[in-house]
Amino acid sequence: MEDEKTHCSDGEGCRRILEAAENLFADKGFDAASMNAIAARAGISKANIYHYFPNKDALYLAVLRAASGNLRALLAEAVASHGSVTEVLRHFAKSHLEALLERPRLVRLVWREVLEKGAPRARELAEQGFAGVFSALVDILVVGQERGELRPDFDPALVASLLIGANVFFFQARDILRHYPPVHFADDPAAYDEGLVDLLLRGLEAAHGGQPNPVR
Amino acid sequence: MEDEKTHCSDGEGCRRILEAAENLFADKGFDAASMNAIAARAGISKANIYHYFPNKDALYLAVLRAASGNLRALLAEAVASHGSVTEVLRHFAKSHLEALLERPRLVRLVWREVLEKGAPRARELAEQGFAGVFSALVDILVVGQERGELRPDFDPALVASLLIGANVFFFQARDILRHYPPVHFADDPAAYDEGLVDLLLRGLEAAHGGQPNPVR
DNA sequence: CAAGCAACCGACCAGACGGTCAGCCTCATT
DNA sequence: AATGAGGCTGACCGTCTGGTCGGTTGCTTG
Repeated sequence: MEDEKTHCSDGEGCRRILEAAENLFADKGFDAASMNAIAARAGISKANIYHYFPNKDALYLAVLRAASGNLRALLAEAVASHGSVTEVLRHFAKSHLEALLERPRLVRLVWREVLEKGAPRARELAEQGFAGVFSALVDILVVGQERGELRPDFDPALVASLLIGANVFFFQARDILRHYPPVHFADDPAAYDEGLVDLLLRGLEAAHGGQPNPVR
Repeated sequence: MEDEKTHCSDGEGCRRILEAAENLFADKGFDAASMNAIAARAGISKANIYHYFPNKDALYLAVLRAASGNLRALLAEAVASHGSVTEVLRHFAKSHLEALLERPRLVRLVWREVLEKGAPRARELAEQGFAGVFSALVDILVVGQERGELRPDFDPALVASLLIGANVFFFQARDILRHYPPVHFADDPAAYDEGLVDLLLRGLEAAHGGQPNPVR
């Protein structure tokens, strides 16, 4: 009554199914990843997949659920806060991007779900992973403002969106950025985030020893 | 010998095929958009599509080629430069995002191609649209630095990537940003870019009336 | 030993897929 | 009036899809 139908999480065979499905779904998308291909990749028969999962959608959902959980756990480490707000910010940017690059398949899998307009298969699931990171980052910025370490006259949500967006974009466009001559940071994400945060802090940091002058 | 096989660009019927295909490819992706569905949407028979295009891939390529061209033309207007560098920058950010939001199907179509790892169907094509905007923006920033309007100690490519990335991210994540309480700019892209550029200029602008102090 | 049950498979199904083909209609050229 | 070519179609093909079914293992429980 509890495990419904997806009584997975135990069997060895089941793990291989999920693993194979994750790879194929992430690489090719839902439609292009056939059950035959998944079965072959997992080294089992197709019929056996249907012993564990009632249909393709359920398998996809299970894969996405697992991926979403893993990704959230991975990203949670990025928002571990200690030290001054600016230090926390630097640490966040760096480890957030590192987390994305460390497990590209997970990110592609979840983000694909965000982009898909046609089928709201599991939007909520994908959004959850986003929600945690986003609100944690907003909290960091608000604390920074309350402490007086950061200007009070900017929108924390906007900065959070900008920071996360810059990292997501780097992750997505890395390959095409790589062969633009003026880009030298495509293979050095740490340098990217360092420059990025430097740039932002210029505008975010309260003027040293003076009251902040309002924007505009 | 010139038009190879895709002798389109004339017939009325052909235009409808391309239009229907663009819609379906953009909404559902290559695999999920069937030739039957495209034909139905275009109001013609499936066989007729094969009168104009040798196969599905060629049709997709033609759609992508057209979309890429249109998108590039649309984005080209965003980099029309006049006035001071900071004005140009504000104008770019605003109209670049507006262009993205104005033709979401085009953007999704082209960007999907960038994200797809499995099949390099037409990466180059998608990248071309990106190249123009990116290098134009870098040029703007370099000019700003040469004129002394912008700090000389930041990486123009990094800022360009950040700016474009922020817009692309806004475009992609808009729907999920919309229902986060701290986000008030999801339905106001102009406000988003205004805040964004304000934020950046704080760090980019040369200090008024003083020599710029080096970063770090 | 027998019963039972989860794991697993080969063979199969109806339907949808991309793609082909013979032929019809229209219309400009001769 | 005859011709031929392009726009267009319904019927069809082989293949592959998601999904089912009957049956065979092999381990656990009585």
